[in-house]
This record gives sequence, C-alpha cells and structure tokens, in this order.
Amino acid sequence: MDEPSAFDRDVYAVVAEIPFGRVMSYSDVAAALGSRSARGVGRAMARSEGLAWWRVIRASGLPPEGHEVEALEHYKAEGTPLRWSRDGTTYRVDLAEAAWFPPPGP
DNA sequence: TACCTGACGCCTG
DNA sequence: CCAGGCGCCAGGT
Repeated sequence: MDEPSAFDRDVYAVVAEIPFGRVMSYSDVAAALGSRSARGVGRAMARSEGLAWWRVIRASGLPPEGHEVEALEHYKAEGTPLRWSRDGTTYRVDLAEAAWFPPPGP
C-alpha cells in the first residue's frame, strides 16, 4: 500500500471541504494549494477513495470522462445547478452558480 | 537525469 | 460547437 504524497493529501483536504451541492474545477483546487497543476489534481483524484470526486470537475463544467452518468446521479441528489443542452442530451455543471472556493485561513 | 503519461486548460482555426 | 496543438505540473520508470 503506497501512501499518498503530501500533494495528494493536500488535494484530498481541499476536496473534503467542498460543500454539499457545490463544485470546484481541477485548476481551482490546484490554485487553492498554490499550485497550477490541474493534472496533478486529476491524478490525485484518480487514486483517491471515499471522496466526493464528482464535486471536482473540468473548467468547462464537465465531469471526468467516463463518469458522466454516475456524476449526474450525485448532482441530482445534491441539487447541483446544471446547464442542459438545448436537445437535452448533454449537460454541464453551472459553474457560475455552483463554483466554490475555500475561504482564506487566519 | 531523461523521457513518458495523465479523472487538465487555454488558444486557434 | 468540434478538432487540433501547445503549455503546465506532479509522478513513475
């Protein structure tokens, strides 16, 4: 069992703080850590377990590839604001409404 | 140390 | 809106 790196644990700490029904983009999580590695955040999420991974999405408002269906179930359960395409076949999280950023510490 | 990969992001056409 | 291309950062081999 390999232990998560300090960077990974930092990512998990931020994700754990995202409120119910709110989301953060990979780049925003990285920014909250003082980093610009959105991809590093994605890697950390891929290795994570027991986290609200659906609250971390791409800057475009789309959930991770291959997880759209499962993520949608969580969004419906949390009442996360969504933006549906005109034909109702695709959706994206309304970042203008659901985006959240951790408050600065003391 | 160098190279490769990845649950990413932004700019162009 | 869709593709393609380049940039960025952390980890693994």
